[in-house]
Amino acid sequence: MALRLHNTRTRTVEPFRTLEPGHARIYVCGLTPSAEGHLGHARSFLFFDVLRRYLEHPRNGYRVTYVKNVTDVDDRAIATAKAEGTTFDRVVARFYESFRDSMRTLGVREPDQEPYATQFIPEITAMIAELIERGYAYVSEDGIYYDVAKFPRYGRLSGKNVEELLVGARIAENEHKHDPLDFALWKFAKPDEPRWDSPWGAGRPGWHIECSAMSRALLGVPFDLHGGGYDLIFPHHENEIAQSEALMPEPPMAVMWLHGGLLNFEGRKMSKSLGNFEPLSALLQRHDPMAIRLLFLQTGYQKPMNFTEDSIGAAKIALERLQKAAYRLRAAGGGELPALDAERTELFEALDNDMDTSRALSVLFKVAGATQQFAEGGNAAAALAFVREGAEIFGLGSAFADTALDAFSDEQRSQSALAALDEGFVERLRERLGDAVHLNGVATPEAAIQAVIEARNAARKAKDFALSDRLRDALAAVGIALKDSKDGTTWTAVAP
RNA sequence: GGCGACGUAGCCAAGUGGUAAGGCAGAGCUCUGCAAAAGCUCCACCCCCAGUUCGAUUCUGGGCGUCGCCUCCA
Repeated sequence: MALRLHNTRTRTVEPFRTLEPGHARIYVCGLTPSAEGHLGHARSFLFFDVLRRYLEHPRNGYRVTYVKNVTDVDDRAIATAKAEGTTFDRVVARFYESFRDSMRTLGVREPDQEPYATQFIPEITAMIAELIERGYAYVSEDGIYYDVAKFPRYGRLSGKNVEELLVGARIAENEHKHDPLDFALWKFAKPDEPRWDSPWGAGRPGWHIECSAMSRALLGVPFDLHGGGYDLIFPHHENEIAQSEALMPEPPMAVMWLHGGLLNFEGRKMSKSLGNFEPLSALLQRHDPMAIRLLFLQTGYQKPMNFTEDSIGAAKIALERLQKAAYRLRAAGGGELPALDAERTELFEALDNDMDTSRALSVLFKVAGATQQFAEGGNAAAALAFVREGAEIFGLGSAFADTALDAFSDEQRSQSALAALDEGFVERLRERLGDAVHLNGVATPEAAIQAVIEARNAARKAKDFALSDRLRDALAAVGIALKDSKDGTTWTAVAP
């Protein structure tokens, strides 16, 4: 069995095949960076990143050409620029730079091609010319429109029918359109708007045509897979199909259409007016990006999912458990075989089944839960290799690199957390201790902690457990946790 | 009004016509003077009703409920 995916176009789960053997050509609708990126964008791109990694994994062995566009001019960017007294491209550059940073932080690999709409004006105008020539588009007073009535299959992707759309009556009236469903291919520039030349007058491209033109230019049509968020099915992808397939002797433009479920935030659709909108860049300062990845992968990619502070907290703990298990496996070492064939099969079969990342992830947790058996059986190294292989597909590789695992050794944890202890540490500890222990002449936090530990061990020896516990509590209050073992007492600094 | 998704343990969530993965939380145990940390173990009959079936959480129909899209949107 090989990879099967849910195809929006046919509404069924089908085997993934490529038109060109061994080469997967993928186009994913990217961002319109005229405002802050948010976690919903991240969910979508994170999923396609994992899909791409799995396609490239030896299990599937595809060479992937991954194109993700940037809509670098739109009405909102122009409006924002006007309000800020700057230009649209500066607005776009600012938001997009920030978004790219976030993607890097999340470990999302860069696309092979990242076309900007404004860099494909010739391709766009050429395509519009073809549409006009074949009677699918008309020039109007304020722009060029696609004549939806000329494309009988309009609405098939989204399962809408044209009559009902008209009854909905929520479509903006526009006297320059023949029909309310018609959409702009080209908008003529008003006096102070950005403009590019075209045979029909200076202006800018509509949103939908850029994807049709750029996918055709960079991948050629038909190609294998077109992706995007659920909210793009209508009208954006419907319109892309109308544009691209009107010019194709043999549709479809893309064999498979994949749509990622949307993300809610604390139970509601994210929006500024509901007060539950947080820019992605800000959110990434509060949460471990790898925990976010793990959290997303625990829900089916197609389903709407709800992001809450609780859920990300749980994911962070779960990630650390996996990391600790990997750390222990590494420490145990030894053994290369067997290579966990059963687990590998389970992992791959889960992914093959329409990218069931949740179930695939559960295999990693099961291996993590059996570290002791692996260690005793002498094949901890094989188990670690398996965990790392899985993590790489999920894009979690960096969390399981040696340097990341080092952080789980007690010494490292202490050292890094100790660095976070501020100047007043010894003073605060002194305050907590009161008369129990006097830290005379003690300068460094390490020495102070050591002195308290020695005092406590003396108390324990004398069976003065009241004092012993009091000293431990004092350390705990300033963020130092103790661990007693046969070999003595060690300490770790923990977040207060 | 139209289209669509979803409703599984306290929370998140996967999944199958034959009695339900995984994560968080919780409980017990091991260890410990007591703890902490770590490990081990335990924890659901799947919204309601009717039907199909030897058998349904999984299929069909109806109901109730939640959410999304139909306007820019990943």
